[in-house]
Amino acid sequence: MNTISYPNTCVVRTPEGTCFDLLTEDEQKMVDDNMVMVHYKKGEIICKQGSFASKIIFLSEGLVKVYLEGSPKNLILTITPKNNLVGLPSIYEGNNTYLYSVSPYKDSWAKLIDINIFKQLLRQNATFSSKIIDILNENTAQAYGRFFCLTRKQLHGRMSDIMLCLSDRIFKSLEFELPLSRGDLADLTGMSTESVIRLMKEFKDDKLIAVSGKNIKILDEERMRKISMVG
Amino acid sequence: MNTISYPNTCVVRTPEGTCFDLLTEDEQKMVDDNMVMVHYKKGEIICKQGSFASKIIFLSEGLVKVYLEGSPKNLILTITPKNNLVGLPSIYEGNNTYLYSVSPYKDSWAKLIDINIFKQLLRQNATFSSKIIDILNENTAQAYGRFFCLTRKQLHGRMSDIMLCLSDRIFKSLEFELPLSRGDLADLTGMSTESVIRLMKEFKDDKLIAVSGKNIKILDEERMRKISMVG
DNA sequence: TAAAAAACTTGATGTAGATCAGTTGTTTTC
DNA sequence: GAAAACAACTGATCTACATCAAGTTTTTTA
Repeated sequence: MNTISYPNTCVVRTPEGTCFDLLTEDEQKMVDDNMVMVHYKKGEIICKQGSFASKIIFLSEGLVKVYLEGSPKNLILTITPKNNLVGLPSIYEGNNTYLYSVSPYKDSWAKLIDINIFKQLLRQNATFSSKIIDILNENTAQAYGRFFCLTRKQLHGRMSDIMLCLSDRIFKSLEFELPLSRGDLADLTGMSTESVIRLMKEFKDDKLIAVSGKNIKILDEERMRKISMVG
Repeated sequence: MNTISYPNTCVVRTPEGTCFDLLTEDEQKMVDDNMVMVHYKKGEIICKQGSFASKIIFLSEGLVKVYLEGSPKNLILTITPKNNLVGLPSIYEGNNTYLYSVSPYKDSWAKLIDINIFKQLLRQNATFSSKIIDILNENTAQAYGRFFCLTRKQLHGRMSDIMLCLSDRIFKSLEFELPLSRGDLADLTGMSTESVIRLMKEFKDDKLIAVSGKNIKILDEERMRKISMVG
């Protein structure tokens, strides 16, 4: 790499949560009147890539993956925890289908908000839409960082990235129980499942992490960050 | 690939141009009073990744590349023609540096608009910010498409993509004079310069394109699109 | 709780595409 | 207008990964 600092390589959406607070009481009521709260179980589909997008999704509870479908392998764009909006790009005029599919890793609750109501709020409340712009920009910054990593770093760097990202931003702990399969990790890092497994074993042998099944503990964070840096 | 239709793989920003028309007269005056029009020559730097972002860039005339710096190779995020905004992600609160560098391919004119004025307009004019949201969403859709291509397609597919994209969206003709070097094409497709050259030769031998120096003509568009599809 | 289906793991093999080390053109530069 | 610097090109070599083809273990199902 070089001396320039790159945007974080993370794939996790940070909670913003508060965007609806910026609405007036009337507007909040309008949202409430035009949304449904839906429960999803692990593995179900919250929204399907290519299907008609009539709702904006606000994840109130749970953890989901946002991914592009491909055969044979998907590409996971982000892992999104609760209190985040999903599906914003579909409000783009001229595109009325979901760009990606969304599926939960665990029991999740989503508010499905009518997309036209949402658009109307954007048009009438500038503080609200200004906040949404912030969110979109954060998304973009993240996407670019990941872009760089997936096209420029090799396997070791990408694996470190994802471990650190999950630890830092989802679990907020060096030790965690991974809800993703090895295959998901592969879809997230753009490598094959076999490579994920081999790398995890290598990291384990090198005392970088401790692995037992779904449980992962980062043992040497500093070395991990170094690997992430050098790619 | 599969049956799902992916967002266009293109790297080119389409002209929107009209976003400032949505401002009131007073607001337009505010923009005019707080911007400078600057001329850039080929190869100069309009904005530098990592530097403090105090301006939003509106490209009035010209053609620029937007890229992440890396050593030894950059990654070109988009090729942006005139009448487009550049640098929007830097208005994200909590990030005040440019995420990427911007440099023109030919003589270009840019309006540099004070970022705080721009933010203020977003906060006070919802029609305007709603339009900006549209633009950001189009960007995101494009980034995701490219994401997929760069991580899933191999060299032939990526090369077809870029040829078709330049033809469709920049030059609007099957024949064009390429302002980008082979190295730029490499930064755009995430391959080595040598591979770009070899592929272009292969395409030429296969009568897919005619190349002489900077001049390129797409001879067999249909086959080209097929290659782009199958990756 | 037996069987089927996923998910995980391992080693052997293959290859797409990078890297290297040149040569030949083509712009800049002074 | 000679020299330097850069862009385009070519062939030989190398390697980081994917792919394939087993296995094993865990989870789901009925």
